[in-house]
Amino acid sequence: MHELVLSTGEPLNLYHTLSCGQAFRWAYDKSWWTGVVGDRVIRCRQDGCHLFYTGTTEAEILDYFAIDLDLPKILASIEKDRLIADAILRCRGLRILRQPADECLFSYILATCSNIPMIKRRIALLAACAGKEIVTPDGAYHAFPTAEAIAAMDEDCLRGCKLGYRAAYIKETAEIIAANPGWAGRIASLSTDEARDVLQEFRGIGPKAADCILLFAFARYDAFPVDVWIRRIMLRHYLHENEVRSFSPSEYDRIRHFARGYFGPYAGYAQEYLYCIRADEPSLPTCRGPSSADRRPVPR
DNA sequence: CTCCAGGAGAGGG
DNA sequence: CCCTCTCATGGA
Repeated sequence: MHELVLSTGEPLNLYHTLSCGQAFRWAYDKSWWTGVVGDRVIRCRQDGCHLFYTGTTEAEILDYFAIDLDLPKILASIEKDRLIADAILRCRGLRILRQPADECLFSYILATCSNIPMIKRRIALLAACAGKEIVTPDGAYHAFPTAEAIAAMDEDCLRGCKLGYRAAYIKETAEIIAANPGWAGRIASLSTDEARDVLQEFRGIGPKAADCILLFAFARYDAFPVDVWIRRIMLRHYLHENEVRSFSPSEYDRIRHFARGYFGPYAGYAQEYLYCIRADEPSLPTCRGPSSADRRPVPR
């Protein structure tokens, strides 16, 4: 059992950090979080500024949770209005992780058009099927499969993981990654915009997944992923527009560029805090239903 | 049954 | 640029 004492300048909230939907391999049970990162099973528990953990080193904890970043300064820089201020108040200590690049890439190929419990289940099945077994005193776990292991999976095994149409995408990407182990280094050397374009050359990676990967694995905090929840929040609270039916690529870019200009270079942090309070938004936006009194007419 | 969920690809106007 | 269809899955 190791212990890390956080200073007041290094706020961390394990709950918000590990349950906000950026990483999919953590589970909470009886005040302990257990997760698989790389080929390690990490357990951790927080008691105020005391962080207890097993299964890894202090250096890796500091890196994974990005404890070196000045979170109060980042949060101050994005606190531009009452809505984001409220999100910061309620989710303070949420930190954007530095995830292993391969895991993050594959995870967000599998994340399209799903909810978080389904994504976690999908990845757990994939790991059980093709990931290296990790035996701990508390039970056996499976590492996230390597690109080689995914590329080698047969059709039956892939189908058993319930990946749906995503199976072909992840397999094709795994073959490319396995043949190009330096892919992450190349991405890291590019500008955010260039890296974004290169990531979208993988089949199954579009604008949203590319932004998630840049934010959660490459520390590009200016990346601003726009999913259906963030779109709803941004249109309602910032752009004052009705939600029309289709979500076009140009609308994605409009939201993304507004957010980058409004929140600044840590817009990705603002995104994650807004995502964290997404359940507060009415599920039906203003434009649905003929009885919505305050909607503006939408030209068709 | 319909609708939705951390979308993306393909095709057509 | 725009739109629509389709992909596969499970929960509500």
